[in-house]
Amino acid sequence: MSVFALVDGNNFYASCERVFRPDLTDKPIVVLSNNDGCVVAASAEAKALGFQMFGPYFEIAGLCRKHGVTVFSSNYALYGDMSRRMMAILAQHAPSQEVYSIDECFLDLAGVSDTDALARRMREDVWRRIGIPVSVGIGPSKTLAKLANHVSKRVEGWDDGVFDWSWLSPAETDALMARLPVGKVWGVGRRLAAKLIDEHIDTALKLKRADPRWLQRNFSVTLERTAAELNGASCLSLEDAAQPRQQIISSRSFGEKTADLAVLTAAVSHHIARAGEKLREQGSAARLVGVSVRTSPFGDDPYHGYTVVPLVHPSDDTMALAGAALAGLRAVYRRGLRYQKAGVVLMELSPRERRQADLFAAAPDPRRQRLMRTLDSINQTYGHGCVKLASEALTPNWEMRQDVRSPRYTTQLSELLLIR
DNA sequence: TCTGGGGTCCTAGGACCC
DNA sequence: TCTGGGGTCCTAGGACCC
Repeated sequence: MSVFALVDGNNFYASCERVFRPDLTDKPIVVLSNNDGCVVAASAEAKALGFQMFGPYFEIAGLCRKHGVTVFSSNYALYGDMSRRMMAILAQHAPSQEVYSIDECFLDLAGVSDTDALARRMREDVWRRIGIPVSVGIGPSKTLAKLANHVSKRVEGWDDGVFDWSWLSPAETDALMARLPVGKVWGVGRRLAAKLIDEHIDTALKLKRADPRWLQRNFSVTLERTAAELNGASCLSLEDAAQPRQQIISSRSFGEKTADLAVLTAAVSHHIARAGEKLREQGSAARLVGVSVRTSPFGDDPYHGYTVVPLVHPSDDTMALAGAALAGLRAVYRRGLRYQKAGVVLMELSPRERRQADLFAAAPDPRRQRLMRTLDSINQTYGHGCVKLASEALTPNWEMRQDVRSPRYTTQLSELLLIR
């Protein structure tokens, strides 16, 4: 019998900011996405004011000022570090853990006799050691654990931070599921929810009771599996070893639009270096390198240039990847447009060691492999971007806007919080 | 001034081939 | 009126997630 817990940090980014700004306890906080584009996190007080997640910030900037909302740019150095600490604490409480995103993880609780007590111990431990409030949902499948987590935060009467489906009888379970909109189910997004509602499946309970074959035929095997998971069948297992990605993307909007090929070159070089690092981290090599540049889709000249450059041999060498990426950039670049975003994608990934031997190819140069290893280890030790490609240029004037970023309290010596 | 994130996987449909 | 297939590869766009 499987038992999963889904633990996540409440309003994680906002909570991280608050750890270092106790004066903001009980105050509305909003955290923006990269480039100060959208709202990606809001404290409970800000949510109560009605801020929509993922809405463009400029539309609500006035409202924030009016209500005295404290606004932060994303500070991923801080959130990433707090995340590592939170995950390490949670890992101590269970035999295996799958880190699912920066602020949430699944834990395997099979065989735990008192899951409720364990859940409350975990909350207490994280809160005491790093000051982040977390919520815990428990159920016999990952989908039910996710849904339980939602209940533990948002369903009146059950919203004290821990919820376990095993507390309820089958009849009570169905009664509660009948109150949960189908869109709250993990894997059912906006579009799928709309289509399901058209078919009169508007609650989690109705999805649970839908005919599996009908779901498979009219929607997908994925949705059929989701419904099975709602019925308590565990179809998705805990993946405690990270699965290798099938594609790797690095892309970013510019702080200011640019028409300059040199700026795009610097940005694409930066992205390919980052993507190459991620590629080597998972031990893969790529055969295809995609390059994408685009102007604002909301402006007068919406343009999305995209091309794929094949490599003769799969590679994990940043220099080889960069050659392909910059060739691709020259192919999609159009003079005179003001670009808003550039990025690269690595595709057709294969395990590095299984790379096909080619009689006519030169053997991979061991010195280049050593160079890549050295590059990665320097950047991991001394900070990303410590050593970079010449084409990344020394002044990266394409960097994102971060007008209101907080200090990197936990990862930058000069930005430590000093108590006087 | 003028503003709209980033990443991963899936799939429908087109091109091409026999 | 209906009627001419099926497999593979590729990719743009869709859908989901946080």
